[in-house]
Amino acid sequence: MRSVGRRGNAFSLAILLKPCCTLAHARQLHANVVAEGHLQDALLATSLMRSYMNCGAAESVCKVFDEMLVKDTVAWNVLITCYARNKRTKDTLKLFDEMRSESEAEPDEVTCILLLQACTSLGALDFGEQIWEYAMEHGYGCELKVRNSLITMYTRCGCVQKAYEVFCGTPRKSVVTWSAMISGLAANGFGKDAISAFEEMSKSGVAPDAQTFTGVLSACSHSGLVDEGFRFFDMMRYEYQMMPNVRHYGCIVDLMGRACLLDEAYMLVVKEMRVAPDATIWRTLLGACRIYGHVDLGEKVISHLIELKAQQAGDYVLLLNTYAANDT
DNA sequence: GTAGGGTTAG
Repeated sequence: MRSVGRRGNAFSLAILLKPCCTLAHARQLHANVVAEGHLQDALLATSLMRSYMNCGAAESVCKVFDEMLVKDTVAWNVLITCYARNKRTKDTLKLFDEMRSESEAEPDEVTCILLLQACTSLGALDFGEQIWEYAMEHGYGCELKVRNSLITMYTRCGCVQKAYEVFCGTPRKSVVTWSAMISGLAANGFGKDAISAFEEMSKSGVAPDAQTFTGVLSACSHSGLVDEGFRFFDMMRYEYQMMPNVRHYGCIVDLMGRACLLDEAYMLVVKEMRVAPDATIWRTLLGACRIYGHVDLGEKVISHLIELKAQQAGDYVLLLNTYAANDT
């Protein structure tokens, strides 16, 4: 590892903080930053926070934050991101109040996005609406990414109508806006509306991507729209030349399972899929076997699940051996 | 070369 010279300025230190740096690298640079007296350089300190965050060193992220005398908005946002990634969702929300009461840094649109995401995973509707109110009051109400996050928050909280109102009030909808609405409709049982939205999107000239298809395929499986599901699956493969991923196959297997096409679903997974099936796909199929009392196939599926788990365990052993080899 | 929008199923 190259150490930073005595003359190294804050800028050159920031350059050295590559996003993929190791924990040891981050600690070395942290020491250099302190030694050179650059900890009060906000860009450098937040770069360091990000590096620690990417190494999973949440405590060090907090430490750098605490050491900063002037905590700017980005520093708060990195801290919030770090909390959210560590599933400390309730604490994430507390940071919003803390930020507003004891800091000179104001929450910006990124803060709003991060907090709306936290509300989505918590199902915290009231808090989410407070964030939205703040966003509107401070001129972030038209930001597309904020609106997209709000649509997702509303649909995850079951407020499809409110999500739809925000969606309709959004003038330049991106593929993300459309996909959020389509997935939201799908998850709340409005399969046909999700399909209509997909068609409306195509008419408006926005091209679907892989996640849009995940949304519309899940709409079909949720609402038992088997023929439509296959039509969209063909559309994605042949018209849009997209390679289905494990989630797309997950939807198709779910769709076939609901249509009692159990053996066909099994053949699709073992013969046709070009991607490795995950435990979710097998569990989906197992669920369908249970519903229809298809015991023989259920046993086969269970053996695949066991095999998958054994393989995962093997991967961990391999990983452990790698660490052991590096330590000596 | 600081943080940030939408993904299946159970």
